[in-house]
Amino acid sequence: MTDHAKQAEGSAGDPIVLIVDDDPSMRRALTNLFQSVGLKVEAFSSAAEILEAKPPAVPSCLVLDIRLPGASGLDLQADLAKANIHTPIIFITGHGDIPMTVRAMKSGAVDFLTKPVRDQDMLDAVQAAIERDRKRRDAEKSISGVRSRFEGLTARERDVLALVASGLMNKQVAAELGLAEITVKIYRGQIMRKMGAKSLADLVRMTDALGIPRNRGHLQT
Amino acid sequence: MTDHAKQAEGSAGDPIVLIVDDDPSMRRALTNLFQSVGLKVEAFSSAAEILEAKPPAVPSCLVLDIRLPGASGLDLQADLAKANIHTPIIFITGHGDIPMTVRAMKSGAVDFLTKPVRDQDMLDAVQAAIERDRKRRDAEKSISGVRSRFEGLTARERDVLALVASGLMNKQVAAELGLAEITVKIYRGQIMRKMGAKSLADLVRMTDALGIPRNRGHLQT
DNA sequence: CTACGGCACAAACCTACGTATAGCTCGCAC
DNA sequence: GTGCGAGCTATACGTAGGTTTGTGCCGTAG
Repeated sequence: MTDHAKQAEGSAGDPIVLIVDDDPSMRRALTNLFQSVGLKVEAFSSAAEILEAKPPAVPSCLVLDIRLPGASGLDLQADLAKANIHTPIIFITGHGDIPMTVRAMKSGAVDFLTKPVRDQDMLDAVQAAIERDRKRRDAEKSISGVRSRFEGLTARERDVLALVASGLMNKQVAAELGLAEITVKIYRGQIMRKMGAKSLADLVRMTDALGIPRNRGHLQT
Repeated sequence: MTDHAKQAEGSAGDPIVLIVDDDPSMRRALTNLFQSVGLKVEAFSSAAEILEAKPPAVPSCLVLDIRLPGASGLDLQADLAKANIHTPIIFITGHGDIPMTVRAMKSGAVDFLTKPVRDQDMLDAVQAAIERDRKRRDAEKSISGVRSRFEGLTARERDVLALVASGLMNKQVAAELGLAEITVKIYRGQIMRKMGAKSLADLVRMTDALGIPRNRGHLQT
């Protein structure tokens, strides 16, 4: 409740803007723009370069010229998605067309700006993108602990967890798995302990966050 | 498990494509195209017209020329959003620009096609849009029953529900609300009955679906 | 005034949950 | 083999959850 400082430190820690543009003057202009509002910047001149760099550990976004030497901006977007890197992307283009724009936006781009780009538009877009990334990271972090604890469960404990979280009583779980009720109770206790759940409600929310399928679970209309 | 037919009947019931275009020949061409693949069609010539019509009760999508007499396609999109109508929109345009495209896509459009539109592109977009609407309707329907049952709870029952769903024991709920434990138990039973929940897990999921705030509830990392 | 519904509580009773202690088998690593 | 952990069970005991039946107060709609 009172650890705001710690939490902000953990999930923020100075956002960074990543720029990919083959035009040195553009890189310089963008770098200056972002630094003028106190943002950290890292600039690259090609898609290959940024793919070699390690993905940032802080809230960040990508400012990407759609026309790049070698792989285009859209290709890079696809590559990053394939590599499970979800840094929000802002495209800039001098002569883009509508199909290209649609494709980029459908693939999750946060914005698509046309040159000449107004400084304020760019800053607004970057602000929104970083905010989005921060939220995504927070959400990711909040379930990563749950996920790792789940990994620590034995196979049988997971079986029991799935059925308990779907609302079955211990005796029903036992019948379903061919066990004695007492066995289920013991596993159940171990599950609560290992998962760090302080109540059944906690446990249910954890399993839902993990996307564990419910063997029996209905919210009937 | 075996009621595919029933379910399809309940949530589908023949999708419909709504067309808004001031060009009669375009309306005719699109109408023919969609009817050729067995889709129902309703065509309008202006934004005002479709706003007067009642929103469809079946999975549907909107095919919208961005340039319309009176209110533009983007205006109509905003009006529909304001009216809480979430029919997916596919834009078509003869001379749209990129900022317009970005604005439409950010506002939730499923696609943005440029004239001349290839039939297959249009059909693909419509298919995707209708599928999206079908999913949205299914989700909406599945919580509407829960929501209406929640409306039937008394003020006190809602208090108890919030605390129970956040994982507190009856005695803790009682202390929090200044009640006797037995009173909480009785309310709890009434809640389960009124909400149609067969287990605490059910109840927790319902409250989460309803977005009921948790007075005490932590998924600590 | 009377009836009704919401709110609150109590005693009694039953079921479900949870833990502790103890004991068993099996497979695997040392 | 010895030890270890997973898996499984039993007895016993205490706590939490849940229903029934009955009581009473309050406000309001008829």
